Amino acid sequence: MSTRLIKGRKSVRLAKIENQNNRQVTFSKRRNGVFKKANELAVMTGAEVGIIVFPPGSKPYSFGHPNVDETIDKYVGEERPPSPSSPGIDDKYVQMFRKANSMTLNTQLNTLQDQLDFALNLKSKLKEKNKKLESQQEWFKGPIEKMNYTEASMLKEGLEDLLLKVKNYGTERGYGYENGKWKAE
Amino acid sequence: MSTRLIKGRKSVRLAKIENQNNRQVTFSKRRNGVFKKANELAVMTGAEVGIIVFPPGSKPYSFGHPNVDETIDKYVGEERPPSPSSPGIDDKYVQMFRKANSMTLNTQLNTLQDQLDFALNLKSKLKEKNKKLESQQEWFKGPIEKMNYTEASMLKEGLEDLLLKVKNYGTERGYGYENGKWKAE
DNA sequence: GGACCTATTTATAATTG
DNA sequence: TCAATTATAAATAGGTC
Repeated sequence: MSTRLIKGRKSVRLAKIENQNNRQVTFSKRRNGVFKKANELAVMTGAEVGIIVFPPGSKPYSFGHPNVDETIDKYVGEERPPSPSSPGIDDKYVQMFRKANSMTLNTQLNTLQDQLDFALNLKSKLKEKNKKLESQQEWFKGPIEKMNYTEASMLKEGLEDLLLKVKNYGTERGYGYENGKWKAE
Repeated sequence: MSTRLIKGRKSVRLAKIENQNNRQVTFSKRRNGVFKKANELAVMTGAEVGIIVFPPGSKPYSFGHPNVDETIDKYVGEERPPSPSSPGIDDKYVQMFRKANSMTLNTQLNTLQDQLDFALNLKSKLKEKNKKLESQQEWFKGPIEKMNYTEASMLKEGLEDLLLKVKNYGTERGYGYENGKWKAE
């Protein structure tokens, strides 16, 4: 702490980071940065935001706002084809996928399929979690009470960070609550 | 210019912006900010990123990296069920949607459906555009040549901004090239 | 491997043209 | 309604522990 060395950030050129370790660190930092920005965008403007990030050769991370039902109805249009819609929807997507599969941009579509796949799985998991607990308040009250050292920094920014973590709760390799602390990966 | 008034930014509280105009302005700025950050994340770390943003009561904006086929294969796993996969895929998604439709978190799922719907449409449109032109180089060479005042600021950041715009090309209400200039909405 | 620390670079809220 | 400006708040690269 006596010998003050160069810290501070350097300007960054938009190019792939070669050093594997730096790349990994940057990925974590910036992924969180993007999610935080997205959260702010959603909260401040009332927009709905979904993000999926696939790190090379690994399970995806995701972010979504809202994860809480309430705010959705405003713009989703609560007037939906009441109940006969179910079969129609199936056909619609079957056809779209069929058409998609016949196209030349296969890799791109494979990717899309992976993303849809993941998104659907995410929602499934979320639903399971929600079903297990009586209410949403209950749902993340548990983890909050167990928080130790994180508590301080959590309150520092308000619920901002917490919400970010809660929203990543369903993610495969995302945030999780383990051994008394929140872990990012 | 004589009376210097307070410009600079103020600190921001994480809350919905009440003033409609400010909210709209902030939405545009921050949406671009999030997309730019996402683009940097993707380029610098080699990750694949997809974002969908639904402004209240309007068509979605999206961002995706890569939109160009090449870089995908690395992590999508080029080993896919060669061709008999088509029907299997259909069934898979049909079942997932069927199951999804029977759950209680209906609004949330409706939203998801909207997002998937949009994502699929996006890809379809992209494919159409690509088919019309011989190559991708050709594809965005046109718009580039027509650029007027934007040219300068575009080159200022390198191709960064351009790529951002190109990636939003398929978006419903996203960027578009009209009357000699790029418009954001 | 993660939390924390700083020097800087970036993003952006407010305001002007 | 937008692009440009500017003052500041935030994000973050590189380092430490």
